[in-house]
Amino acid sequence: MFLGVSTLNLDAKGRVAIPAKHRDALAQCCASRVVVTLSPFVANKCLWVYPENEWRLVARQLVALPTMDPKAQAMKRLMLGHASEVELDGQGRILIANELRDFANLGKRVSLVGQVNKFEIWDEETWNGSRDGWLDEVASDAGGLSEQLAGVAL
Amino acid sequence: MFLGVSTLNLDAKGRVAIPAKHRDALAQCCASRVVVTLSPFVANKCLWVYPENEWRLVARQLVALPTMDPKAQAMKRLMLGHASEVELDGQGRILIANELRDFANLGKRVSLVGQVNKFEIWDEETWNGSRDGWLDEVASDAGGLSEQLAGVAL
DNA sequence: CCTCAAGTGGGTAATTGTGGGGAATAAGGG
DNA sequence: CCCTTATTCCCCACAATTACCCACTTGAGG
Repeated sequence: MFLGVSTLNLDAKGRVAIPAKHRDALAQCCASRVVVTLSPFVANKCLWVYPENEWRLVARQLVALPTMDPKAQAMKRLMLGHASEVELDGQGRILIANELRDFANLGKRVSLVGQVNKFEIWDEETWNGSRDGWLDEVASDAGGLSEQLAGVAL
Repeated sequence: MFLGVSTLNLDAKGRVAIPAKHRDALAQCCASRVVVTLSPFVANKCLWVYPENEWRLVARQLVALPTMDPKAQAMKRLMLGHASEVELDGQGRILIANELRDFANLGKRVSLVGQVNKFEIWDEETWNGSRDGWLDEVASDAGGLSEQLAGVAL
């Protein structure tokens, strides 16, 4: 279960070091092989990093989507089309492809955020700047609550 | 599983080099023989590249479509009529026929995009320019969500 | 204060993408 | 039917990129 945020450096070659506390888990569940792709939501330009085993579940769902549905097609092109399979190097780092780096506007400082079954990678500023927006979002009445959300017990 | 974008050069002779990471898979599944044809959607002028074994499945479905359905007929003429069987050369490149190159408006720089069971070939600019449109498409309410899409868990 | 581990940066070597030259094949005209 | 011209295919070589490896620095814990 991947949790918590770490602020890391993206080096000149486009690599980020996965925090040591996650490396064992990754070695075990997916032989240190992960898939980096972009998050298909405009509002949050960040990258998603899946351990390979989790990625398979995601990919299976995407493949099953109908070819004739434009929205499904868009989703496939975004997520499958931009996916990059990478392996942690000897120092526990992963390489972020140029196209992905540009998309998520990653500068030198990035935030790696655990999301249980995957990680998110944000530009540090974007991540910090978004927090207030989410607080407002949760507080606002606009859009109402989905049934699932209304029933959540925290 | 073919994934990810690679930006490549279309040389003066109309050839594109398939990235080395995919060559093994192609050698194994289809003896490096692929079928290039056009994608039947106006909105996205790109080419589709199928490994030969996958192409057989596609062709079978197309052939089975009812002759009296005009839309089906159009689809067959587009996809079967423009299909071109090619083999990777010694350097792992495939030759794109002139008609296909023109149709997809391929300039010197092209994007080769993995879509699991096939590749798409786009003019680089077209590919990059379309991304924002897809993000909007995914975010928009228009058309609602298909049943499959609504149930996706990422 | 010392030691160890984690994060960071950079150098080197192998691989891969790219372009072009030459041979073989096919097509067209005399 | 043969010769000329154009096109296709195959192979070689260069150059840029990528991946691997080693070394340093920083910070935490004993």
